[in-house]
Order: sequence, then C-alpha cells, then structure tokens
Amino acid sequence: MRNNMTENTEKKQKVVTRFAPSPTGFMHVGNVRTALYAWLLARKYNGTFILRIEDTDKKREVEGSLEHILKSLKWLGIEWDEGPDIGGPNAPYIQSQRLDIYKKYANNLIEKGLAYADDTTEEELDVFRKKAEEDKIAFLFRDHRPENPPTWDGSQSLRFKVPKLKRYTWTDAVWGELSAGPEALDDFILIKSDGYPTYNFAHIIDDILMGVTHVMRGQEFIASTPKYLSVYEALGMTPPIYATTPPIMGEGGNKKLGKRDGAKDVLEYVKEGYLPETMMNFLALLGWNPGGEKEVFTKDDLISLFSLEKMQRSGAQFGDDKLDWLNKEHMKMMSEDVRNAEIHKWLLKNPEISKFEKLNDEKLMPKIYPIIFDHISKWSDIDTMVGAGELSYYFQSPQLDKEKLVWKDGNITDTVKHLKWVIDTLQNAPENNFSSPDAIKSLIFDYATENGRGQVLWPTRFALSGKEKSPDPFTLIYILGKEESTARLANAVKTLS
RNA sequence: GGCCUUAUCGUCUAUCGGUUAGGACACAUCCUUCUCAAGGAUGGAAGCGGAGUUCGACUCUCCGUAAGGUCACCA
Repeated sequence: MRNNMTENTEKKQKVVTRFAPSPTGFMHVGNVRTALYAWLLARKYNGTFILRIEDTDKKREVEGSLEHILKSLKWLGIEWDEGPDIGGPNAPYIQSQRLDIYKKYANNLIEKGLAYADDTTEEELDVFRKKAEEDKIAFLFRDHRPENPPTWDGSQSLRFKVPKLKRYTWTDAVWGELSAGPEALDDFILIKSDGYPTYNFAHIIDDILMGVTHVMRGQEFIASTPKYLSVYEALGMTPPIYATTPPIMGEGGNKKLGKRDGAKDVLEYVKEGYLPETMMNFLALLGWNPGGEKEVFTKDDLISLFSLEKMQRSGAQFGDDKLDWLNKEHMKMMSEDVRNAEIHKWLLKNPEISKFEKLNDEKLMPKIYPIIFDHISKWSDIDTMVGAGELSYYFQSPQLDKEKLVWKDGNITDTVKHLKWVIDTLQNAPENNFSSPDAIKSLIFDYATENGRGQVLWPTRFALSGKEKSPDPFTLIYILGKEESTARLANAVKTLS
C-alpha cells in the first residue's frame, strides 16, 4: 500500500540508481548490501546502475580503496553501467574531479541569497556545541548565523542558508511516510574551506545531473533528509525517491555493524572460499524477503523477485551460521566439471597436498572429488580437511598405529584373520568387482556381518586410511584400487604380527 | 537531552484483523552406520509490557520499556 505511487513511477520512467561509496577502506557487508539493493532495483526495471566515488574527504581517504571497491563488486557479480573506470554520459564519476560543477551550483545559491561564506573557526564552533550540549538541546548553526558574512572567496567554508523553517514530509519507499520538523534544518556546510564540497551538497548535485531516480541508502541518512529536501527546493528541483535500507547489526544485535565493530571485508569471504552467488543470496535476504518459503535464489531469481515493499525495516544481525549451509546449496547447483576443477585448484594451493604426483592421476582424481565435495560447505574446508589429515591417505600409504587397528573388544589374532580374509577376497575378485563401492561392499559385507562388522570393517578401514575418521572401507578400496588396497592391508597385518 | 525510527523462536524471517503463529539455519533425539560426513524422521523454541478500538489483535491507536540512527568543514 505504502508504495503504490513509487511502484508506478518505477514503471513509467527509467529507473536510475547509484552506489556511491567513499574510498575510505574496504567494503563490508553493509556497504555491499546497499549496493546490491540499488543494483537489483535497476536490473529489475531494466534501468541504469551508476557507480560513483565520493572522495570529498581527502583526510580519510585510504589508498587502494577504489580498486578494492571495484574488485568487491565485480566478485559479487554487481556490474555497473556508468562508473569511474568505464565512464558514461555524465562523466567524471569521481567527485574530486567535479569540483567546478559544485562551485557553479554553489554560486547559483549565493546569487539567490541562499548561501553565505562562514569563517567561524573550529574553536568557536566547539564552544557553540558545548553550550548546546549543556543546555541539552541539538546544536544548530543557524542559531549563530553571523550578521555580516564575508564575501566568499573560496578560502572560507560556504554554508547553506535555510530558506524557510518548516516541517518536511516525504515518502520513503521502504519506511513509508516520514517527517521531521524545523529542528532538522540547519545552515550546513556546502563547500568546505579546502574547496571540496560536503557529501550533503555534492551528492545532491550529482544525483540531479546523473538523473538518479531512486536513492538507496542506510537509515543514518534519514535524519538529514530534510536538509536535502530544503536544498532541492532551493535549487528548484524534484528530489528522488528515497529507499532506506535497514541497519545491519553486529553480533549481539545491539550495535550497527561498522568497520570499527569488526565488520568483515567482503573479500575475506573470497579467501574463505564462499561463492559470490551465496554472498549475494545471503545479503539480499538480510533485510529483504520475497515471502514464501524459498530461500535459495540465483542472481536471476533475485532480480525478478526484488521489490522495495518487501524490504525489512528493523535491523538484522549478521550471523554467518546460515552462510555455510547456503553456500553448500549453491555449490550443489554448480556443474560437476566446474566444481571438480575448483576442488583441484584448492588442492593445488595446499602445500601439503600439492606435492603429491597422484594429483595428476586422471583415473584417481575423479573418484576423489565427489568424496571431498560431500564433506565441505566452502572451499577452504578443503584446507581444514588436509589439516586434519583427512586427505593425504588417498595419495600415500598411512602410518599405522598398532593399538588402533583392533576394534574395541577385539583381539589381534582375530583381527589378523579378518584382514587376511579381506586381502584374499580382494585378490581373488574379478576386476569388475572394483567398479563401485557397492560392488566391493557385496564382496565383504556378509562376512563382516557374520564376524561382527566392527571387528572386520574397522581394521580394514583403519588399515587403508590410518584415521579414525574417514570414508567407509568400500569407498576407500574403490578409490585406491585393488593393488594399493591389498598392499595397505598386508602392511597392517605385518604391523600386527 | 531534542528529533526520527524499530520491536515475532537463539538467528534470518512468513503473517498485510480470524492460522494448532508457518519456514530456514542452528540445536537435541532417533533411524541408517565400523568412524566421520551426507541423508531420512521427530522434537524443543517466539508475538517486549500495559491500556484501549473490535464479536475477534502478532497485526490498528496510545502509554511505557528496550534498541538503533542523528544532532561534523565524515560519508
């Protein structure tokens, strides 16, 4: 109900959204989700998605941030139609290269008498602020508006002069009708004394010039919206539709997730071996839900299902419990070839495994990939498996612990007897009995049942893997083959004698 | 302190006045099993509190409470 109007607008005019990060470090999940929503909205309506860099605070700028931002978005599969690297009809897309433009609009406001130079020092401002705090009221510069401001020569800051103090009401596509009284309006800085515009001014000019129709942003901007609206009014322009995303909270759920609170760099998830599809799916669902019981969505699903009115308003905790599960779901959707290639890549990356020549064995490896896949939910789990010694036994004969070869209440004599039986059986079995784990199982299982499965199967499996935890003995024999399996079993017999 | 918001299982959420309040993750138990994982089955688990409105409220209104945001020459 609350969005009938905005939905109609979306259909009539071309949707233009933007993501406008400032290059002050890495991208965390909160940043990325905002980008994702803006991108989804643009894609859903065949609109335009713009990437714009808001680098107006030179002090906070962190080198390499731009590359990091581009890399993060690309990894996720969020591609932009206009941006700093590819240009576009409204280039440049880096605010520090648009200073003349802001100056032009600033002068326009000065001419209208809606902006004035201000040379109040930081110390003076601090005094004002402190006073306001003591009086327990919000600090407003307009209460201290100088009577005879100097002429603006670029060395002072330039302040907006609030044209009229009134209550502003606007419709947020997510939160519905919002409003704030005159106390939200102030003479804020348009251009800083260093010549750079503030976010508050620059983003408005850019959004107008770039034709942005929907502004996706975090709720920290709600409080300053009346300021923006008063500027749009002063410029004689129509503001865009605001769509406010809910906050993402940190662990415990009582604090907005920010870089200082341990928010993680999205590229960390690349290192941990999560799929970009997973991340997109997960982030989309953190604060938005199409309704219904489906949870696993592809990129295309998300684009077609996305809608602003299904967006959540309350904050969501970022907990990655569900991430592993979701990643596995997306891994299941991959083609087997791609999946195997990826597993192989991670094996090669691991120094403990990459040394094995058998990694290139084209008969052996296809048998191993599915087993590995069964046991992981993200690629880095492969490293965990290697670390736990759960992989090397495919490539080399294990070290055997004599004590562990014997099942619970078994004895050495019987264990040796069983192992010899298995060796014998395998050696006499025709080749086609090694074509699947099930075929091997049929050779051994009845004997195991008669003599106590644990008594037979445990030593067999242990002889093959040397590990208390490993796939079942039939699978191991299948993977290792007749020759290697019998050799390892014989080695176990030798160890016991 | 002013202003603006938010509030359903531990977590992410469904419900748009009438449901035994649904699902997923996580957890527990059982089955399958020599072990681990996977798989199957089952289970525990929620409407912040208080007033209204209504035949009926998780849903609407108000008051509390708690939480978040904001009050920068940061975005």
